[in-house]
Amino acid sequence: MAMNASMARLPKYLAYLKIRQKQGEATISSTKIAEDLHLNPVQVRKDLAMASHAGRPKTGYPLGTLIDDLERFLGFSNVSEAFLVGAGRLGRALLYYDQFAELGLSILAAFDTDPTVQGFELAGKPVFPLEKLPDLARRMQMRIGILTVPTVAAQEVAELMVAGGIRAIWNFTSAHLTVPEGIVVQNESMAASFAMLSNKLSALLRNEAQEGGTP
Amino acid sequence: MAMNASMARLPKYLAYLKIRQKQGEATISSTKIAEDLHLNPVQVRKDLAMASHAGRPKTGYPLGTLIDDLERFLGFSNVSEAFLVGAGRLGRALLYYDQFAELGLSILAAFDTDPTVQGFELAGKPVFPLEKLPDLARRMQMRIGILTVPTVAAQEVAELMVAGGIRAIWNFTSAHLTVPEGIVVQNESMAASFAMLSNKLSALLRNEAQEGGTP
DNA sequence: AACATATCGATAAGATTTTATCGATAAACC
DNA sequence: GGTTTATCGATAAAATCTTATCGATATGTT
Repeated sequence: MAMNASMARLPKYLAYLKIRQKQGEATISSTKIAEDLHLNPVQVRKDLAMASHAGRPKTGYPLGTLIDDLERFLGFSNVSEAFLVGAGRLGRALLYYDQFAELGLSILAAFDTDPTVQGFELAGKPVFPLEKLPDLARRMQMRIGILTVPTVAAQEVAELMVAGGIRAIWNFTSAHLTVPEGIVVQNESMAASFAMLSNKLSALLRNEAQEGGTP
Repeated sequence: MAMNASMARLPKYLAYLKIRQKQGEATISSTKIAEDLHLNPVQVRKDLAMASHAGRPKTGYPLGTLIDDLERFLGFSNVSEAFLVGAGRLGRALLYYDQFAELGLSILAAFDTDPTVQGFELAGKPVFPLEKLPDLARRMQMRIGILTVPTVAAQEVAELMVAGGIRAIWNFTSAHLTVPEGIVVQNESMAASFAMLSNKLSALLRNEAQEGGTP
């Protein structure tokens, strides 16, 4: 089954469906979703089938049920807790990012080596010295770590996370992390994303130049 | 050819190769890269073949040449300029994010509706009122727009970008953007990324529970 | 100089993801 | 009540992406 790729699209459906619901709709068809999100309707049905079987011929999916199913499937309905390490600009942006709540993600505390932020709160969350990470993570049974430190410190901090029993690292640095078996790393690579954008843009401009140049 | 997927991996190779070079290495083999980055060596060769043909039997790739080829291919060697719209926390984090320089990305100015930041500078970049976006973008021939506004404003601002002749939108909001033909949208979806992490983590924990539970 | 070895790059096979086709069915209409 | 229509879900085909195999070739070794 299309596991990974579908998974990545589900949150997009969810956001879209919530908007439709707010607009007062009661049902939605894969055809309509596909049209609005510029996807293939068959793909939409397959994706949704991972999480829900509420579709009916002629009418489509009941919006409420579909949204519930998606939220449950994505685990957005039960909150997961996380620690964030690296309270720099990006880290702070994430600490204040209120849409995490909708994903069922709650950042409980931050850690940093900078003494001028230690002991204070950011977005209502305490900032501890980095040394406290392993112990606190272990005692609070933390499973998710968000990594927003400078690239050079990334590997070292990742190891601290692992030492604290953290099992999934959301890596916002551009460093490649080497971790033991049984640890999940999810890279949020802006470089990769920008490379794709860059590439698509030049393809676009190249095409236009060609079409315009050879009439 | 493996276009999209390969493209997304190239920046990772580049970052890795730069580290090896700093460590004094002169050549590198696909075998070694694959080992360190936990990839398949054939895949590494295929990916690199998109950008470079400097590989030689027995020795591998000369590091300097390979890095140059990658940077040129990714367009990181010639700077692209961008406007950023939405000088909130995330926007500011990106304005101050110094690693964009390595990607050949330079943010020239920011735009916001908040009068308390207009006219000031952030990270040395001027912040203009949003209304000025289309005109300035057009006059400066800006091609890339970075979107870090609140979700509800995303579509509206995207349209302003398009009106200003911007051709590629790097969308950090969770909104789905509807844009005309010939406009590139690159989504940086934290929701998608978190969904993947969440999914992999629960699969992991589920497996362990199962294995531990049925000895 | 012959031989062994590590590596690339090409080609083929396998896996995953996307798209197409089609029968079944609920709702609307006559 | 029969017919038409929009839709789902299953199955099949096509496309893309990943991994395996293998010949060719630099480099080091005997």
